Amino acid sequence: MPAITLPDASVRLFDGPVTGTAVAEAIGPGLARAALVMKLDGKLVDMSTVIEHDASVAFVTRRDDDALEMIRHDAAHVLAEAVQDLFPGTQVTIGPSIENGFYYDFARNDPFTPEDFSAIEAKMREIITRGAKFVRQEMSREDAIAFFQAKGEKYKAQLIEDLPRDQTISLYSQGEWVDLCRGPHLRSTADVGMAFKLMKVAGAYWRGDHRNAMLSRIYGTAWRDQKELDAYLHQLEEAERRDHRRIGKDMGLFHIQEEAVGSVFWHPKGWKLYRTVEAYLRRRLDANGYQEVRTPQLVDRSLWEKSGHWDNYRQHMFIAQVEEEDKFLALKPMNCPCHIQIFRQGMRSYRELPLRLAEMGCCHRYEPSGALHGIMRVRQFTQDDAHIFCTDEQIASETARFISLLSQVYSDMGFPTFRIKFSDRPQARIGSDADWDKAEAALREACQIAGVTFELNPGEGAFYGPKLEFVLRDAIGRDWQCGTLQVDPNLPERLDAEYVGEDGARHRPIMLHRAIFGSFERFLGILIEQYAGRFPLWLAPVQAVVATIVSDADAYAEDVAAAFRRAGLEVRTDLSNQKINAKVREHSLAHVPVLAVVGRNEAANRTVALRRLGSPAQEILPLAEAVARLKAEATPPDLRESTGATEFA
RNA sequence: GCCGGCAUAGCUCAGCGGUAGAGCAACUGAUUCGUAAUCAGUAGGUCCACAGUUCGAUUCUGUGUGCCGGCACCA
Repeated sequence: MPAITLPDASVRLFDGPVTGTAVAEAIGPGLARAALVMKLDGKLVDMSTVIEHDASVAFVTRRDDDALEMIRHDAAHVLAEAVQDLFPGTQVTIGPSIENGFYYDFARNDPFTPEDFSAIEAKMREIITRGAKFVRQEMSREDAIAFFQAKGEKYKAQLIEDLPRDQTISLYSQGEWVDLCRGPHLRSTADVGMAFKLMKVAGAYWRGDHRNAMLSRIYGTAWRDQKELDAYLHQLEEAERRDHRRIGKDMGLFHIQEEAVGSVFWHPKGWKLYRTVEAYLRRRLDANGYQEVRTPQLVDRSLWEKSGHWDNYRQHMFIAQVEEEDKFLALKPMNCPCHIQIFRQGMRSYRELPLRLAEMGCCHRYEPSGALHGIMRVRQFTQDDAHIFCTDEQIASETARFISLLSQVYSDMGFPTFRIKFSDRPQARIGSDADWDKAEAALREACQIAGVTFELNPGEGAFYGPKLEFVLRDAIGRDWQCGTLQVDPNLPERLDAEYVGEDGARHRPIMLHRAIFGSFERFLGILIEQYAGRFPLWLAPVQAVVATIVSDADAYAEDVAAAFRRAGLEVRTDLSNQKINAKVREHSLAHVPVLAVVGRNEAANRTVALRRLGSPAQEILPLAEAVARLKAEATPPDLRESTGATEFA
């Protein structure tokens, strides 16, 4: 006699066990039509699930987010059926829903190509139109393995074998086609709807392990209705326009060419942007108790052997040799060992701690060819690196202080929000559990002091210590780790860094590796996408263009430009023989934030007509006032603060 | 590195087994014009590289390189 509590707190009684479908029907035919799946005591289950006991039930309709995820999951099943129907002999593996869509990994000798999509999509529509009900069936482990073995589905059989012993094995059929699946599912394939599209093919390793076979993955997107699908596709097109590679080319910021794969040629405008960002960061670091250093680019292999990098990362290092000498030098892949060399010069006292050594360190790493991506992942990059040498007790306060600095910098750069991942102890690690406890607790405490929350990234820490990763998202929704903070008791040990404590004895410092941007290249790539090239005035590589309407105003335009320049603005003149409409268009497309238009009127009155990027409005100001206003507006955020509010003691 | 796709003018792209075209940009000339494209003309190419098939390859095949999308990797 189940009593069913509905979301509005009303209770309905049933004579005996009842399915979700029957409950929905009892409530009303409208709900029965709309209910795709139900939440039984908070857990999503099929509508056909039989409710035996008192429970709370909520029905999920197409409007709910849960439904969207199910639509995608079911779309993956439909895709798999379509593929197996069209390409006999293809084995299925896994096919989950993901952000914005779904994918399915297939095992097949000939990988799929985008040319296969139209046939597959047509078959999917057929399956959806047919609308076969999803039917759940549970099987014993042995039966399920035998079932899939008999079908030649080796991957599925292996999946079941690797499931925990006590796990219920469930299969879902949609008409003739059956898949191993935990469920739940919509009522039938018809509920998937037609708002889906296959997007791309990709190789993917079985179980994400590069030693395994490569499968052929098909990605799709699926939505509640056509309108949502269209909106998503439109959004993708928009995102493409924000791509830093596109904008970098259009705005003439940088390029990369075959002779220097993975290394950036910064053009004047791009380098101006770089320098603006670098100067800003340097001021922030100076104000936060960092001391900047500079260390060698080429360092003898012996140091890398001592640090342990030679053994672990040798194949990712660029090695240099000269004929006269029988030695190997490595282009530094990181700055840490060099900073320790500076720490080791002379005798250090606990009084000097925490010692914060910063370097805009140019590093080289031989990244796998497939990892390279525009300027986001390159082989030569400059880290905004720093190492804080401190005591155990200082880890938490130094970390909190760092998070505060990083938050300020991200906010100034136009990223009010970012994600933090906390990577704790991995399986393979060094150091005692007590040390790990201490380091992890310090990071947690620091997050609490800084008032930030994090997602746990279990087991993903470095082998020597836990870390925080600060993640920003690019235009296409890809996440990139930018900032980082790692607790490292290991390298100081290996490279023999020590200080004299209050007790007069020698101690090992803890080393905090930390970066805010991670690499300038990556951060600038994300920055370009964040603003889609339309930078705020203080960051814009060309801040203003003075454009003339008639050539009579040429001399005055030069005066205006000179005045802007004196105020520290990066300005160009456009005296070309073109209509003002064309000039407006040209400089708008070039994302110049301020257009100062001068014609006969302005020349006669010593005024300028300012036009801001993206707005048709114009403001006519006396030259001196325009200069003062733009100068104030172009002031970097850290120089606007009236006092050193963010400085620490 | 692995799977798939792509590589033609500065850019975006057509095209074809008989050695190439458009738009924009560039350059020249005319136009002096009030807020997102003034008009006309000119010039611009080892069709990524190498090998093979062919009477003939930018086009077909193979290899290499680079790029793009994923996967793996990211000290």
